[in-house]
Amino acid sequence: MGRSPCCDESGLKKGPWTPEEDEKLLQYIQKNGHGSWRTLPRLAGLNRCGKSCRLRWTNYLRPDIKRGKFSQEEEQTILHLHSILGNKWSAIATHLPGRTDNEIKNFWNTHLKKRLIQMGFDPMTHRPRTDFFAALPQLIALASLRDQLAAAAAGGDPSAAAAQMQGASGGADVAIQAAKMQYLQCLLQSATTTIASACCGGASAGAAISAHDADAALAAAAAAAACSSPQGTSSPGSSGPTLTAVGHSDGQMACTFSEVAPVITSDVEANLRLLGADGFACHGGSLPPLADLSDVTNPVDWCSATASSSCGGGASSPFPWPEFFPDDPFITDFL
DNA sequence: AATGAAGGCAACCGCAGAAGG
DNA sequence: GCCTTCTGCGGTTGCCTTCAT
Repeated sequence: MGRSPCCDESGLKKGPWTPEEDEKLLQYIQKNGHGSWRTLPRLAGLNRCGKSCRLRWTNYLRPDIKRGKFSQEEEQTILHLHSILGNKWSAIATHLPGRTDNEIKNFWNTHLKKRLIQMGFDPMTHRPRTDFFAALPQLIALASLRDQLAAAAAGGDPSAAAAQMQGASGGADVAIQAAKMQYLQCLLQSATTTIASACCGGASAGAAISAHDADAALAAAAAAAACSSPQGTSSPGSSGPTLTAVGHSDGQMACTFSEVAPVITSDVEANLRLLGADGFACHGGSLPPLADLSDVTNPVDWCSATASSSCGGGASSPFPWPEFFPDDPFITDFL
């Protein structure tokens, strides 16, 4: 493969660009266009390689570059596109006007990737991590929740104690209990099935662990419910991340999240279709419905409602970690 | 105020594929 | 069809800034 010597050439400047160099490059391209990048530096009077010039232009000097913080919408778009396209930064960048692939890549590596990991998702697959060490946070959260419920049960009315745990009014205790049960069920099922079929447990456990308290566990339960809820909007006062289902080419689902209501514009959706992403083909060419939290007070069977996609419903084994919790009445009670 | 750690970002490196001779 | 050149892309590095102690 013939690779141009480019930057290997001696005597060419490397490192940060000076304002003078920027000005020369800008002036030249505005006047002549970039043409051949290889010859550009010489013609523009720059002691740089063409590659360096191209990079500087595309990532910094281009007039249509949008700078500054990524908006929630952009963030959500990146998450969605990454869940479909993977590390195809240039492809993702084409759907974010004014953003460069480099900028998106940096934003992913410094922000979004970390957040996904924190929430218990594999940043590459956008699905819950189910290997043992990755599942440790889930196990710890589970144990913590078990202890709290056991303590509450020992002290009297479990539902009242549960309500106390998260500071909810008495009217919410049924929903809280249901959310817990649903959370546990999703958690366990997600670990049972293959990575491809899981959705809600990882994110929920990650959220719980990050906060180290019962409130977070409840938030996690709500998040789990949100992940698999068939419809609705965010529950009043819920401050946790909103999880969003994303179709995959294998017909399975993964979750993305946002701090606010998920925003996928019709433009983005249309562009996704243009991409011919397999994940959308399997959903009849449209985005799957966005998840929400609306019905926490009406605990339907969230997992089974989306059994084929979000929680790996229909899992052959009802119990994912028999070696860890043999005969634990707390676990069996929930299954 | 000083110092070390962590985060953020611009830039570089090397590979792969397209284009042209 | 093969070889060379060029461009584009993704991964990685290193510097600068901000934050915590």
